[in-house]
Amino acid sequence: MSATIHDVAREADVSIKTVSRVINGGQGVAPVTVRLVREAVAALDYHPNQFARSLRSGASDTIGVIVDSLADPFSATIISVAERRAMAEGLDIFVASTGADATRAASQIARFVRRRVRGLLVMPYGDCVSAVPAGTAAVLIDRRSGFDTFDSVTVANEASTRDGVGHLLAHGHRRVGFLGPAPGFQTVRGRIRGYRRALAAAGMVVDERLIAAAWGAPAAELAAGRLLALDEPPTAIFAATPMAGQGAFAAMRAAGRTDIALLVFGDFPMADLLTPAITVIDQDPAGHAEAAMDRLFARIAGDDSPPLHQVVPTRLIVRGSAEIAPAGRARSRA
Amino acid sequence: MSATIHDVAREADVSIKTVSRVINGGQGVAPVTVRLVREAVAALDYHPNQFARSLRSGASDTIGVIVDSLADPFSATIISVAERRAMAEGLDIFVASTGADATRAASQIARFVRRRVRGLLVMPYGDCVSAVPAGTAAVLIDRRSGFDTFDSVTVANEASTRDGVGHLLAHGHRRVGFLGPAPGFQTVRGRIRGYRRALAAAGMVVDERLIAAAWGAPAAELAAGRLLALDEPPTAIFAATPMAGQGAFAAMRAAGRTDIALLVFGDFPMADLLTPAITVIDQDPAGHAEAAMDRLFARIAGDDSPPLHQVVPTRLIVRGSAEIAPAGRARSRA
DNA sequence: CCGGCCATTGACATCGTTGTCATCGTGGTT
DNA sequence: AACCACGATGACAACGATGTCAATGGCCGG
Repeated sequence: MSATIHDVAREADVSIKTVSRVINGGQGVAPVTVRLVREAVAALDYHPNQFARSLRSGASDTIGVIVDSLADPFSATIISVAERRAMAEGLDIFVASTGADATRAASQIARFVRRRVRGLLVMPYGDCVSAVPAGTAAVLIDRRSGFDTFDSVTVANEASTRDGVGHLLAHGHRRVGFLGPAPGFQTVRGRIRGYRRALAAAGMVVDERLIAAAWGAPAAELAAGRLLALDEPPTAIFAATPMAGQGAFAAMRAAGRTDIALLVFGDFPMADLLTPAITVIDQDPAGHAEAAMDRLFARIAGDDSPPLHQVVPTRLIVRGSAEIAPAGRARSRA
Repeated sequence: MSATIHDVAREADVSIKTVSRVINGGQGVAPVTVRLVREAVAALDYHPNQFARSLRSGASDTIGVIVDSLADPFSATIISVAERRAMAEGLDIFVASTGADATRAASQIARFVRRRVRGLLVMPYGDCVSAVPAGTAAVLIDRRSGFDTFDSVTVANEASTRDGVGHLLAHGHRRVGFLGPAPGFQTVRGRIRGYRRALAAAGMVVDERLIAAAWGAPAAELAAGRLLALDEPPTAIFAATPMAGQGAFAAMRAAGRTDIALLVFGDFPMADLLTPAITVIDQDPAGHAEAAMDRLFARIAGDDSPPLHQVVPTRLIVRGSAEIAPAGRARSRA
């Protein structure tokens, strides 16, 4: 099929070892020989067999990226950045998704480890991170899942949410709903804490009926609908994820309610084109990925300093939906 | 590091060849021996070294997916489906993006071929497909780029667009703008042809000023703005891609025009939540990917029938934006 | 003129696996 | 009783690369 090092050696009339030397930098080879070998390589369009190399060296020219879902815009952005960065280093990338399944997440990690990837970029689900052997370069992204042994790049979920909910309170809202996935996700737990803290800071009591959990846009829409149907419905909704935000928006639209404020954690395509345009807390996924790849390449290069936990700043993007004042006067709580 | 076949052989007190036989189906091995080996495999958590296997066999347990952009929702859906299908077969997937660069596309393909992927799922750009050696399993998706030698899964761009523009005409529009990427993309050329055919079928002359080319949402917005600023502006816009649709929508919004109809080729997230909700021609990306993976696995399994060119049906999803009637009476053309 | 050093090069083993072929023992056949 | 067929197993080479170590030859210093 394709040319091997033996073919090149024959063509250049040298030994395979000399060819090997030239390919790997050409140290200790006479300039003339180097040129001969280079010409033979070009003439035969020789490319070293990666399998043989990897078998010998125990490493491969790949990195693995593991995310919740390959179809999610946040993950897609991360993969896109990872690919660009990896290509610049001559690495190819494997991708895998975990779904909401810690066992599957762990087995995806294990498979990539067996493939001897140079490094792993992982959006961890559950305790799958324990499947990463110590010594393997890995960076956690978006979530840490309680693991301190690997570098991580996350956002300040609690503080960002506290500030976001504070933003709603500052516009006069006193009944703020919280809509998000079930608190199985570490990020969601942080966001709920932030929500509670914002209310507490304003001297308010949390009404547990205003906290709704639902995964996926259709479920979120139903859950949001139930919030709106409460006796004392919220005048503003904090959506913990874009998916929840989409559900909340759809529910408000379906109920014909244009008077409810909405703030979404995580920017999403089209958010600026909706009516009203959606105010969001931007997580800067590309920034996440860049920072994570920086760390990953550093680890691959041998950096063995203690794990670094980077927190990338969020940014409130004011577009209108969260700046709607509560209808009428604020009601008092029961 | 991890256990090898030698370790298993020692543990089970048999030769490595016997272990190999058991791993690969266990034909011609005494049942007792099979059990012994299986136990040793389990005890040592042995997994065959893929590099050694691939070196020996010249094939790997991977498939490659190559798309324009990893961040695009259409591509992301395809990758997501490909991963699910590949995982079911025990294959891992490499991803790569081409950008709008035929050379890069070709080199991505060449890299994956050198990695001996079992098969390739390619959204081709330019004539990169010629980088696929004959005999390599490959399926083209979304575009054929003029290649008949590989299976393909596409939509009927010309007919779908013709019908879509016909839909606008049926609502009384006589000046319909066409906004899309430059006709470098084969799909775009087909869509322009469909546009022209729809107008011709209605006995209308094509006004070339109504055809605008722009790549990316910001450029599309500018181009759409120019369309709206014409002396005789269009009363409806056909956007050849979601990105163009987004630009057109933004331009209409910016110009305060709620009287212009909009039809977009390709469904996109949030389309149903915009005001008005956007009528689209759905390409069914998941259906594309499923059909393409069916073909790919068939080819991998050895199917060597002539190339199959599948056309997945599109579906007009009526949501409102394309059903806006032209303001006032139709003007006559100059 | 000889010994030794250095630059250059090559022979060979090795990574972990599978294909080829040989070997071994057993039971049935003549 | 000798032979053969066959099921089960193992020794060994090969896949294509790189690390180890030795060999070669020229040049310099003594």
